[in-house]
Amino acid sequence: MDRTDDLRIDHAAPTLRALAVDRLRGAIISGRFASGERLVERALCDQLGVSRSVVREAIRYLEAEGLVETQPRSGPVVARLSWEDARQIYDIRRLLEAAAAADCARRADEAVAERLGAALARLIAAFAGGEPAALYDATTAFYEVIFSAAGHSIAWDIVQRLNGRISRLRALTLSTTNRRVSGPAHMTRICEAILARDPDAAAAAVSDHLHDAAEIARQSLAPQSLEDTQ
Amino acid sequence: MDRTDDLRIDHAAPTLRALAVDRLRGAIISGRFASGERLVERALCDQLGVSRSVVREAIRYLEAEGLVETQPRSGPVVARLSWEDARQIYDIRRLLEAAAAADCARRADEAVAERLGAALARLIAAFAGGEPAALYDATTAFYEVIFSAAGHSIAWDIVQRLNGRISRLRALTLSTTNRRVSGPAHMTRICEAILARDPDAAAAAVSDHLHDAAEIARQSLAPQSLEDTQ
DNA sequence: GTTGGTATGTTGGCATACCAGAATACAGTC
DNA sequence: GACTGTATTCTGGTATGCCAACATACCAAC
Repeated sequence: MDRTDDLRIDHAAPTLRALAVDRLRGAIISGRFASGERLVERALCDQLGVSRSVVREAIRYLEAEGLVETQPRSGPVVARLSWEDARQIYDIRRLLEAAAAADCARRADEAVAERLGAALARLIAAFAGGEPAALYDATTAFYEVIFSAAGHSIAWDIVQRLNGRISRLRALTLSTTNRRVSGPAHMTRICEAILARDPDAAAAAVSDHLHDAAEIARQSLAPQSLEDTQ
Repeated sequence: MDRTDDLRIDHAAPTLRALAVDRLRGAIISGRFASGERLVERALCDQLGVSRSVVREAIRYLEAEGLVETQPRSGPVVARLSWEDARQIYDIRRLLEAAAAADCARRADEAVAERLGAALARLIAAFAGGEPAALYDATTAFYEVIFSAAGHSIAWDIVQRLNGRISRLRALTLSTTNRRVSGPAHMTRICEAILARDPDAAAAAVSDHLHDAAEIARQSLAPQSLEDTQ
């Protein structure tokens, strides 16, 4: 029994549906579809080159993810984001990420330290480079190391989903010069606390970081109310 | 403009899809479909009396909710729950519910106090009654008051979704005699802390409560490993 | 010119049809 | 009787078709 496991071929066979979900999610998160924009099914069929069944199922999935909302009569729309929602999301992230950092600090071993160091290096390089997409990815990768090392896989799923919903805000805050200065400092502080195996310090560092991020988001969102509630 | 708002008819028109999602979710949460059981689409069509399109879209939605997982070759099955997953879920609930209770305590006014008291009364009655479904609902209603008063609507969504995933465990723990004794005491303590406007005490009370619940769940799940990972 | 009515187009909700892969049953062969 | 190859069935993936509701445009009548 064990011997066969080695040569099992796991025939991944990505379905069109899965591909469509990824594409659509990417398009929404990257801002290619504006907030509140209607997602006309037949148009998406043309753009994706698949049938309506596939598009509709993908939309249902993204709807449950909170990236798409279906209005009673007029069909699916890219979800809008109120500042109130964003505030709540930052609060939740703060709880989950602080807890993950603390557990990561508790459980960190040499391998984790190495991975975390590498992620931090990439992150700092991305901050210096100034490429938004790279910075976004590097930040994600950094946190993924933390959640993974902490063993918080479900919390990571939740955080990723929440991040999708505030992706436009994240892109905004990540590109803020204010953030470009404080970002690496924050991240370095988080990393150091974890490597020092200090759970409380790690949690505090993460919490402070997110507090700042939320504040930047608020300043850029609240004034002109970019995305109002309706 | 304002005058017309009064007589706007909001034509809810529940779609078959929405109904199907609710039905399926209920069937899974209530345990009518066993964990790991295959969800054969055509069979569901017969049972629900709708077409495959509707069933499939409903399944996609529940898949994103984490209640259903689609295996690469053989289609959708009711999601399995490992103790590791359950443990993480209890941890997350602890964070979110403690935070909600704390904010609820900060913001509690007379109206909240009244609603909370009513919910607690129902809950205690349900504990006494011993009807599992009623107890489940009353517990949900109690927490809904807390999250609603705290203004944590998104966290509430997340908690509800997580609760769906551990619904079988919740049913188990709620019906445990051990819980029947300590449950009302815990809930009363939570309620009192909130009414006393003591955020820290409220958070601690919720945290303790969930710690116990998780422990009961562990004891009932870990020994025989009811739902293994694969 | 405004108003009421009709025709047309757009679009989502739902149902059905077709196909291919996998599993199972079955039959033939040694 | 065990094994192998084939036929059948099951089932999910995908595409397409139909319909009703809503929106828009156009038209006629006053």
